Amino acid sequence: MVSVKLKDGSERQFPEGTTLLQATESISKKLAKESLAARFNGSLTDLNRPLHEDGVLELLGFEEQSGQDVYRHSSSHIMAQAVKRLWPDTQLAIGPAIDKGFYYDFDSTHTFTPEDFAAIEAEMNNIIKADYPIIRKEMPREEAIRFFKERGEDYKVELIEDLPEDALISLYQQGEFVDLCAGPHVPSTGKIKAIKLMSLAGAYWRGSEANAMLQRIYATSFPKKAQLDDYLYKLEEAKKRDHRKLGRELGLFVIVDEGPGFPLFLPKGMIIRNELENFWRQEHALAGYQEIRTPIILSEELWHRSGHWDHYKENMYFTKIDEGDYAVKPMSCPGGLLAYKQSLHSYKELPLRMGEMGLVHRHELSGVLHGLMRVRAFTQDDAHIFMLPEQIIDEIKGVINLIDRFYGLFGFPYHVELSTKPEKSMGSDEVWEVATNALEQALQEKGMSYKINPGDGAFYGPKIDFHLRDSLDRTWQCGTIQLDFQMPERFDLTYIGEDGERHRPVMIHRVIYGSIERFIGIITEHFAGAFPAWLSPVQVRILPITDRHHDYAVQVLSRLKAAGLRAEADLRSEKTGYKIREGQLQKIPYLLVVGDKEIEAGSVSVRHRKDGDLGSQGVEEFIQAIKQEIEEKVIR
RNA sequence: GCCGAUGUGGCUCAGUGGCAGAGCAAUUGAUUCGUAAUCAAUAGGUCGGCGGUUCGAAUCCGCCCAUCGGCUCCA
Repeated sequence: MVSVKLKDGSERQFPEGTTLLQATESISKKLAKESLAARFNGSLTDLNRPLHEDGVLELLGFEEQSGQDVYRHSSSHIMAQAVKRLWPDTQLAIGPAIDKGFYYDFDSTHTFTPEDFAAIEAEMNNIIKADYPIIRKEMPREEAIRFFKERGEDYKVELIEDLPEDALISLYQQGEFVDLCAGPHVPSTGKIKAIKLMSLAGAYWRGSEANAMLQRIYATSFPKKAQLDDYLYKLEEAKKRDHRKLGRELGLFVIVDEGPGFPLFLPKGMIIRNELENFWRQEHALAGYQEIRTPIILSEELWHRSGHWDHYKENMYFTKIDEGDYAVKPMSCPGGLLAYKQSLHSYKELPLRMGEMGLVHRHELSGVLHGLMRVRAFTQDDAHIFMLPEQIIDEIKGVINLIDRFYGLFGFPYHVELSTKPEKSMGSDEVWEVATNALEQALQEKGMSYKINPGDGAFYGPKIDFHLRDSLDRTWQCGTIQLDFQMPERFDLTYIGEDGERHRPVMIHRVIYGSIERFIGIITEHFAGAFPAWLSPVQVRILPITDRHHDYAVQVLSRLKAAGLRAEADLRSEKTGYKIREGQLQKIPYLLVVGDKEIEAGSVSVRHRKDGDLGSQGVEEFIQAIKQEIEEKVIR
């Protein structure tokens, strides 16, 4: 007999060889039905595993992340089995669970199309209905290689060959289908209920451009049909918030065929942009920054000096002026360094914080362009801080505070990643270590938790990246703080120290919005186009009920404008319901309905886009309320 | 850049070899209306571009461009 201790503290005896599933069934049929896998003595395992030793058992359902991963991973095997049945010459690559589903990469002479989805799903449902037990098998490395060679699964052979010499290889079998897999898996194919194939994509074998392009099928699965439907509904909702769609509908910005990757901002989009920049300038002045502007085109020689030529050339645009070679800037730092060098600096001036709304151009691969999120020309809210080595930690902490203030204002939660020295970089390992440690120390002193991204730093220094999470739970990299010992060296920056000698300053590159364009894309989706009043292109629209109310509407309008509000009046002879509908669709924060009653009382009838009809208010009363909402940058 | 899909009026889309369509938007007229769509009329497209097949191409073929979903890369 073996003894199994459960999570609730109870302990039970089972005959040796009883599987975890059988054991669970004897405890509770319901629990057994809901369990997908288990953690036994701390390690993930199949429910089909027989008991040979005492231990602590934790059952994993779909609610647990690891249970969900197992569920999706088993789903991917079912999809692979279905594909193999339909197109037997298909070779299997890998098929992991991902965030909201799973995928499988195939190499097949058949080119998959969305029309194949129904057939694959039908075959998957056959496999599910057959309820094949999913059986784990183990074999030595050599035998496993032979096994997959015989079956013509070259990718699997390559995977095994990369495993250690003495590795014990595990395989999982369901019906006629066998796959190399570490597991664990659900006990049988019948556990999987609601499946849906989502999309097709090309994907390089092992993620490298040098390798073959495989065909990837993305899919998802849930234990209940209702959960799948809910997921699909949310996806539809997310599509409605797509900034590309909202940008066009609300007249904010557009990307035309004539300018791929070069967004065009319309008047209403410019209002949002200008408000963001105004706020930025105000906050940066408070935080002790000065502002500069450096040229978009600078001599090619400068880019040799900065290291961009060696490390960033493929992303740059070049041009010729008269006989000289010039480059369009992909970053603002070299210009910032030139600005620093225009005068002699004393240690007393440092830290010197110089901000720049820098328009940069980068040649991005055509396939990566995506609305405002990924463009070829964008404005970085850049700043370069020149400082003494002993000021590093405080300056980094200052930037972190500033970033926190900005993101908090929009209601964005965020997480932080620390990126270390990449392969293609300048400077010695020692300098990189000093810089990386400084960033780490600042984060620790701020008590911030962070993830480390090895090899992801800029070519001149390590960085802290701020990834913000939007209302749809997606994350976007925006802010970054980069510590740089290289550029000051390359540009021979100096300051005069207390000792009267020249010394080398240290430099921080940092952005908060990241790129104004991307940030506008993110907030458009985050607010679903319903921007807080301070950012709304139109803050108030007045809706007179009939033509005889026009005079009053125009009077109210001029009072709103005099109060500095962005207001307009809808003087078309349409029904009130129609005007309201249009105002709502334009996501205008406040609609003011005015008719006989309002003229009589000298009031406006206030309708908020989210809260609906708020009843009647005096004009002055309304003006004060909305001005306060704007001033405090309330999200409503 | 690579894989796949898509491209028809301002927007959303129908039209699979035989006279380019609908709804919304726009314009004009009527309507004077109280919290999410009043009615009618009018106008608007060399069907992404170039070439080919055909008596005839939005439709079939080729190349190019752009977009979408991914991969790789990134603010």
